Amino acid sequence: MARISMEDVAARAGVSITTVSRVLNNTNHPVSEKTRKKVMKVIQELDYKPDISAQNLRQSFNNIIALITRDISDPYFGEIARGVTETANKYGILTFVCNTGRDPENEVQYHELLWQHRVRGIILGGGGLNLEAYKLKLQEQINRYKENGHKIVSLAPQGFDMDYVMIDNRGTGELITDYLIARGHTSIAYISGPQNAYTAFDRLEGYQLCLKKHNLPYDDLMIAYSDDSWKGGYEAANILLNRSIKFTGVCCGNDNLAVGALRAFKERGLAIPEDVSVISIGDLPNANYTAPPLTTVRVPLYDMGAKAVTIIMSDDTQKYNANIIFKTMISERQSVSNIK
Amino acid sequence: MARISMEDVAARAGVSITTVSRVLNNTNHPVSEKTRKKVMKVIQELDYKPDISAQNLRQSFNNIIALITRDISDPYFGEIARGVTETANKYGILTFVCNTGRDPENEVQYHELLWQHRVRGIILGGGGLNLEAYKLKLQEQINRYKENGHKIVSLAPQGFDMDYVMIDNRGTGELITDYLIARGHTSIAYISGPQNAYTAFDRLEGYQLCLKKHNLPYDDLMIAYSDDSWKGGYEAANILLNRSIKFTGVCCGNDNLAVGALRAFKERGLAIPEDVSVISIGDLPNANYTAPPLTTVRVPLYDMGAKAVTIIMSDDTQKYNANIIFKTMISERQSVSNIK
DNA sequence: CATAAAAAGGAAAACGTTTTCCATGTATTT
DNA sequence: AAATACATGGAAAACGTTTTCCTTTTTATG
Repeated sequence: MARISMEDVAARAGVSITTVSRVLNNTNHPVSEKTRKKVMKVIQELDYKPDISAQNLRQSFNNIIALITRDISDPYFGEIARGVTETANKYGILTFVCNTGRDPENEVQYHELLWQHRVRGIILGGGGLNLEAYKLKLQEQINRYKENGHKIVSLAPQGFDMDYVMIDNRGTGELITDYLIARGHTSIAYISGPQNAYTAFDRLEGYQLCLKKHNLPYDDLMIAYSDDSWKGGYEAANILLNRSIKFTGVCCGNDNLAVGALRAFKERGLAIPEDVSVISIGDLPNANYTAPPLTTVRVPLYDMGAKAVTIIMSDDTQKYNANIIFKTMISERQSVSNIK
Repeated sequence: MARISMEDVAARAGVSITTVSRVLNNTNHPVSEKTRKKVMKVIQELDYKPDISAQNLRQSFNNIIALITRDISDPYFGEIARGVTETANKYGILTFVCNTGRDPENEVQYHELLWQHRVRGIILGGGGLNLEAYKLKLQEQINRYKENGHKIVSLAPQGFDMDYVMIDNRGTGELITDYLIARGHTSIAYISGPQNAYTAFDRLEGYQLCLKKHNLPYDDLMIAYSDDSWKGGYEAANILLNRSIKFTGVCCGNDNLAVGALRAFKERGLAIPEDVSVISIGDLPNANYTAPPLTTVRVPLYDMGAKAVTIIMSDDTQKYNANIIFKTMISERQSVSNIK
């Protein structure tokens, strides 16, 4: 079965390729019902499928979406990727998944490649870092996209002017802190993602704000930074435990950190939630399968990814210029105790 | 900054586009050093990047790789995806990630789209189902790929003739069973993935073989089937617990199942590994963060994904016709007890 | 019935590359 | 000195579509 081109179809149907194209694309140029039927029949018989590269070349844009993630093996991005790819699939288009491995240089490179592919839209999965060294280059690349009609939407703060589909990170940081305070906790530690990550920063700020709101003392020693991995959470928890501080609750910037922390606490013989309460942000599918099941904030990652695709696929006429904030709410499980 | 084409470069450099192409692609048609320099300079100045759709059209193949997964949010496929995308990136090419959501119809559709894109190679991530209804169609699509020079390689058994990069699933099933037997377990249950999944079937077969080898009785009641999810493992474990059988150890077809089972056992007040030992296959990154940390077989998913890309990118002259088997070995942690 | 408008279809240009083929000039061989 | 080979470059075809423009036929309008 070799490749069939429009020319083959046209020849066999006894029409011009123009007509075949018209039938296929349902243009508003009229085609008689008889011809349409005839062409359709041949298309079926030959199992003709248009060559997408040729379409792209002629139309000078590419019906492909790209998702840029920091680490596709992280379930956080996995959820997003599922939302993006499945929604793209509904539109009949494919998704490039780009894995930067936390290296901004890689991200810059990926943008170069995506530009060459003329992808229709780019989704920034998150984990953007506030790095002066790359800001200028990235800003340039983003501008280039915008000037040339490519859409770009981010699922996390980026420090650039573009479309956003997010949650209220600061508010969610407040939410989890509030949750612990409402249950009688007054000494609350915080395990945060990288200091230069926008998302981590905002969530931590929410924690700080919330303490202030409740007139609780704030202490830098109560905060440990790490990357966003299980290992990072494990190490950060150990750092907290080795400091001369006391806490009955810990807020974690995301689920991975909490899972790591859980193990660290258990190793020290601390019971969860009796000795220390743990709460985090994410509600990834496996939060229900930790020991104990994790109380965490549901972040609608799948829906956010799906929404981003919708924005990209929307006609230019429907100006979105989106700044969409998804609601979050706490999934109560068993990692927080009420000590009031 | 609008799009720059080869024509712009040629005009500014005072040469033909042929020459620009020659410089860019380092063809063996000679170009004088002077001209080369001149062209290079203009390429730099204009920041010219070739349009990939045009290249693809002319070369009639597309420098894109596709990865087909059942569920990209499953860390199992996440690891594979990381190996694939990062390796592809080293070759300077992009990766389509296709998520079938366990629906073979979706897979058939994806193949149609990938065919239209003329992707250079397709990687079947695994989870192939032995379904008569789709076998014919899939076989057709695979043949079409092969006849037209597209490469296709699978990371799990598929029941079709193609390149494979795998582990020895049956042998690994034996390995984990053997591990429990060597530690004095004689009543060993098994939690398996779907009955019609090739991988799950082979691993289970290894378990059965191993029992036979050791002259241990085999009982259908000791086996519970599920999907490959946490929830599935949780439910399967409960099914086992509700049957009138006794076991001191459980082999799980993969890590997800084990994580779910862990929770089910704990809910019933069973201590791991004192009351029941759990072993599985996968060694996903979070196997180190379960309670207790999971004893499991390391499957080099990242490397398998990477290898698959290498095969796809290899010249046709180097005939691979691969059937590459990666070695597996047990990562000993704390979910298995020695009761001898 | 004459004429304008709409229906129906095709030829050819265009998208941006790579590649084939040809032309010219220079160096090497006999 | 003639003949051959090679270095260097360009024109044009090709890849497979979509789209612009044009022609012919049919239908609607007065």
